[in-house]
Amino acid sequence: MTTSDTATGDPRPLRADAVRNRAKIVEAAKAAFSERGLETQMEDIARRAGVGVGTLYRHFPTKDALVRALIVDKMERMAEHAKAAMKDDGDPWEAFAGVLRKGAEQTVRDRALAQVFSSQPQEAYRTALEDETELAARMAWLLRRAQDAGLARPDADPADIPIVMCGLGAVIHNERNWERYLALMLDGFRNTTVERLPE
Amino acid sequence: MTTSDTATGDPRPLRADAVRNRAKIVEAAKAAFSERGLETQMEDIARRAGVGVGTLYRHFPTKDALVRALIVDKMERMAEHAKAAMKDDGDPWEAFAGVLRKGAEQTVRDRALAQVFSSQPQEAYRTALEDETELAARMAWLLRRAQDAGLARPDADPADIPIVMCGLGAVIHNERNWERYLALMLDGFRNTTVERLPE
DNA sequence: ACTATAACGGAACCATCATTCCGGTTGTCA
DNA sequence: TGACAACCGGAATGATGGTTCCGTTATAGT
Repeated sequence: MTTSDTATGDPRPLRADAVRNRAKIVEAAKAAFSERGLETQMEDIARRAGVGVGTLYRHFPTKDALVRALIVDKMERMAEHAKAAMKDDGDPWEAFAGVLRKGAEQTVRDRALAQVFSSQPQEAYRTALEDETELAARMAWLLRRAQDAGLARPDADPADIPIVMCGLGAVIHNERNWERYLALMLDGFRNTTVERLPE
Repeated sequence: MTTSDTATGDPRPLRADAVRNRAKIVEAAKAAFSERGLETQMEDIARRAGVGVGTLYRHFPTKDALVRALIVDKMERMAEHAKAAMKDDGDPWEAFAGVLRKGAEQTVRDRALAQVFSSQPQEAYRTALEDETELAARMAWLLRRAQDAGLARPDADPADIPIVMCGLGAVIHNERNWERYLALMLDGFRNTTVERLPE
């Protein structure tokens, strides 16, 4: 969450109380959205932050802008996990799978994130998000490394990853079974070129 | 879609025009919901059916009731596929996977169904739906048979199936990649007890 | 044909939210 | 310490969409 969410160059520095309030708002929004999801109302957030809606709106021109800011934040954290995994010299498969698991864990704790992953709005976010963070590129790299090591199925495609996350988002808010989902999905990603049966 | 959606015993038979209108409504609702999803407005449906909203509401007391009726319908169709698959003596794995694929195909063509599968409301529907149709029981049977034949992973659980469908619902309305999703997921379901690597 | 009644249509109603407005505060700078 | 812009709060506004109401119309039975 960098300073210029509003994307103003920064003609004048923010006034002290404004800074304070902005922090409270972001804090409250994070909590509210992750607990109650995207349907959280602006007024709830304002109340929770101890400010008026007006104030909320001065800091974020629109609900969508607020959501977006928070989501980008989360995505950046994931992107960092991915970066770390790239430096990890251990099992390439585990490096790849580990990032997905981390992402999943983060998603369970944040209903809004889950919703964004799984529903329409995503469309809107995707380009913006994946362009900003290098998440997609890094995941692709991790996947390829696992493939080169013969651990991931050769025909797996970086484009499959958003699919997995999308499904994950849906699964999460209905069941506690996301671990199950991930397990199945990851097995699907593994290298299974070893023939098993006459078919 | 049986006669008594409104669940009245049936004190008096429905009047001729009422029957006609009900049919038009169901028809319109099916089309509208599958094209535009759950956010379709009641008035759209009414217009499409060539009746007034009032009429719509006399037949279905609530939007939710209407949706539910249509969804149950779809579920019943799936349950029939499952039943057919049970009688099929071919490859047990294909029988199981085939039903999932059929379900997926049906879901791609119906946005509302996809939404129900993937979002919160499902909670509300699930019990009602799966109790009415025997879908769940049948899928469980198909899965077990595939397991007994050594074709599905031994630790797969009937409870995993709703998870798959849930993820599917989410994936579908964002990508054309549902086939990819299913492929990965199904591979996850396969028997992979053959060790591949020293681990 | 005629009436009692079931069914219609669609305007009006109401609840829910995001967003806007503006009179009142507060921080900052001289 | 005073003045002025930057900020604040929260009531009011507007849009959306499900649901209800009621005067009108079609159907079934005589």
